[in-house]
Amino acid sequence: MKEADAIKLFIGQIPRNLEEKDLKPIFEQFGKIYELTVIKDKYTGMHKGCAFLTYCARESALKAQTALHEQKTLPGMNRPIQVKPADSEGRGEDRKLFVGMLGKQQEDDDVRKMFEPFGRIDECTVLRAPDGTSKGCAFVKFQSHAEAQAAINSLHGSRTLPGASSSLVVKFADTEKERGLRRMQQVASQLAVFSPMTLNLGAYNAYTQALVQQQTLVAQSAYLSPIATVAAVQMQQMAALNGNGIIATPITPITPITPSSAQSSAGVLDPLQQAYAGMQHYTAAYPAAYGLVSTPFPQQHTLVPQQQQQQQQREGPEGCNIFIYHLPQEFTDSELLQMFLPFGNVISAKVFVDRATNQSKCFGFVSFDNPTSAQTAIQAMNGFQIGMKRLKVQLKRPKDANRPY
DNA sequence: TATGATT
Repeated sequence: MKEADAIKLFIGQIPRNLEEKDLKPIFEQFGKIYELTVIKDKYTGMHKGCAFLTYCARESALKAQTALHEQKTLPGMNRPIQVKPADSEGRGEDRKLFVGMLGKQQEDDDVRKMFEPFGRIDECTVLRAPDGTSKGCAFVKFQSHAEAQAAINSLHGSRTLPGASSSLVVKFADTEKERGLRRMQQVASQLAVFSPMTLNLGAYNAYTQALVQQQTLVAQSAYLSPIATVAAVQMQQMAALNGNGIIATPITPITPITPSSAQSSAGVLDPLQQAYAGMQHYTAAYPAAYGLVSTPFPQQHTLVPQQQQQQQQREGPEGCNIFIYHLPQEFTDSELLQMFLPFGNVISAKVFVDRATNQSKCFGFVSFDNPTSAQTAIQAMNGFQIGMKRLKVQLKRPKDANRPY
């Protein structure tokens, strides 16, 4: 049998002619092997030159890693052998806990005392605001996954601390990927400019239909963690995407992420993992927006007062004006403005309206006071999916664009 | 429905 905190190792750079029986002697010297499997192609059964290895003892895995990883090269290979925890082992974050619903007056030491009975603690930190006040939560890192799990089993929901609004939350800390999803959710919220008015206009077009579908999906996933819900919504959008466009979550802010609802069953894993592919898509496309969202934009990014009344001077300098097409029919100037506020100082936001019918022509312009904001907005919003369509966002064509001087 | 609306 293997230990509860055993580590699954990934073994790379092994010759394709070596099978389990050949590899066993190499690794057995560090301890009893629980499982050793050469990785083969799902369809062809072809040896892929790597394997998974789990020792019965955690210690054996650590020894093997130290002794072998990049330390020797097997015959016929031109790179040294790889021996490291498999990706599934979660980069060591499997022993770190997030603790929520602490009292504001609890110090690191108080938290440490609470968790000490469950194992050796490597790290224990109460999260604090810049002014030093406790955020009512903490990270606690044990030396092993098993210890962390034991603490969850005994402490999660076990009591309500003085000054906390609900019972103690003890869960594994977010992985890197979950953090990414959380950040995206924040960005999506910033960009979720769809006021309730939009839905109440009564127009049942593709856009409102898509909104309803998404909200139904959110409702259906209520039993999952909020993260998984976001992931599910993103998956839905992912399905509609092919090409290099960017998509995001154009819905009213989803269920707030509360620590108490975030610890959930195994059901959460699957949609999350499925969403990872999409995340990479996102993280590649949104860095600029991440940066901006964390800046104190509500103060800075507002209309300059003189221009609020008199909207005559609509265009910004060259390179500061963007053209947006495929806006939802019911989008007004103010919604267009809100959508682009996160990217900089908006000088004007104008939806084009058919003069005869007063209907939006589904395109418009946004002007910033500097070209960088315009570029950032283009990067982040071009391809932003709304309903069945994706926004087209690009620099406004100069007036003389097709005039060959 | 496609680039700041009759210069």
